[in-house]
Amino acid sequence: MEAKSPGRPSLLGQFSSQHIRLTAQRRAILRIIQESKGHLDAATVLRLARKRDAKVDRATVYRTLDILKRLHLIDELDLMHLNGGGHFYEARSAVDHMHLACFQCGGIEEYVSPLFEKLKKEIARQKGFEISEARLEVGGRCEKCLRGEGGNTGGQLH
Amino acid sequence: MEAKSPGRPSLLGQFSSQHIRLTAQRRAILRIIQESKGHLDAATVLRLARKRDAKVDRATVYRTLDILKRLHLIDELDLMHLNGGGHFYEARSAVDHMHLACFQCGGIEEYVSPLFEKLKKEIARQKGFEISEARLEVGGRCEKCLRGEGGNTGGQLH
DNA sequence: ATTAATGCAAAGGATTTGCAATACC
DNA sequence: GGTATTGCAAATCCTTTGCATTAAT
Repeated sequence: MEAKSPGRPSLLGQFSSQHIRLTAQRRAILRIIQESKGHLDAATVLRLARKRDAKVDRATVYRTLDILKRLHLIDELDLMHLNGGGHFYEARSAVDHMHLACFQCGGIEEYVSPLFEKLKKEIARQKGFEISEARLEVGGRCEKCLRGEGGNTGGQLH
Repeated sequence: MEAKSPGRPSLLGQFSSQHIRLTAQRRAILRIIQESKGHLDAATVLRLARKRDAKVDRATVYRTLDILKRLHLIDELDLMHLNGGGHFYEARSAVDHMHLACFQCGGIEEYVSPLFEKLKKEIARQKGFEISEARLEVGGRCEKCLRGEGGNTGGQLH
């Protein structure tokens, strides 16, 4: 799933081309993030990376996530604090997408719209602000839950 | 500053009308949040509330913030993690505003646009999603910092 | 060989919790 | 008076850090 899209090279490629040492642990972590559909928290990255390479430490996961953040290769999300204060990570894609968090079933949906791009441009122009990241998160109830078909996998905080 | 706007009654009013017990501690906390310009973290709420009522505990602050969140009277922000994983709180206002966080000087600007409302409506319609909260946070560099006049009060993470 | 990255274990910060004492309605 | 709320202190969760060891280029 999305192995190597042009313009958005693989995370591993980015590391080597930027002269960042590629260790077995980093390789494992990068692949987990790259192959996942997104929304992984640090603990999950750790757990999955350990399946690949038994010797990965929590600290290494955080340190690697830090590098990825600095290089703008991943985004750090909060998903409307659906699961408390923890953070979630996902590889950056070519187009920014928004996240819709359902407070009833805990599901996360993604949404893309040209309006979002337009809004970002408006902000940049109106405020003279140079945008390097933009995050739009929405909370509420998803279509399924509104129809009464909502499973309950998560929150129910609202 | 913004004592009691119509349609957005005072936090204290909301509490009593909803039969939530009004203690001296809660009164202090609510007033701090109401009177502030926003973006307070829990520690700051605690510190300021103690100036009003010497006997406020950290736990009470968190418990009160929790009630306010549940009643949708405040929003919980992350401000692009400018100061780590902590959260910030502000009273809900009549119109949703976005937050622009400057990674260089640490400043926070607010922005309002009809496009934001339009985008929310589009999401709701397209996805059949019932939106109860929406948060748009932007990170980058503010106009002052771009012009080289940027003080440095904060981050510099990017 | 040189320099950076790792694991470990301990520290740190933010938030939550159990429970007896206290204050509200 | 009955019940909800508080303070306190300990617990929990997430993340970071120091340092000796190990691995990458």
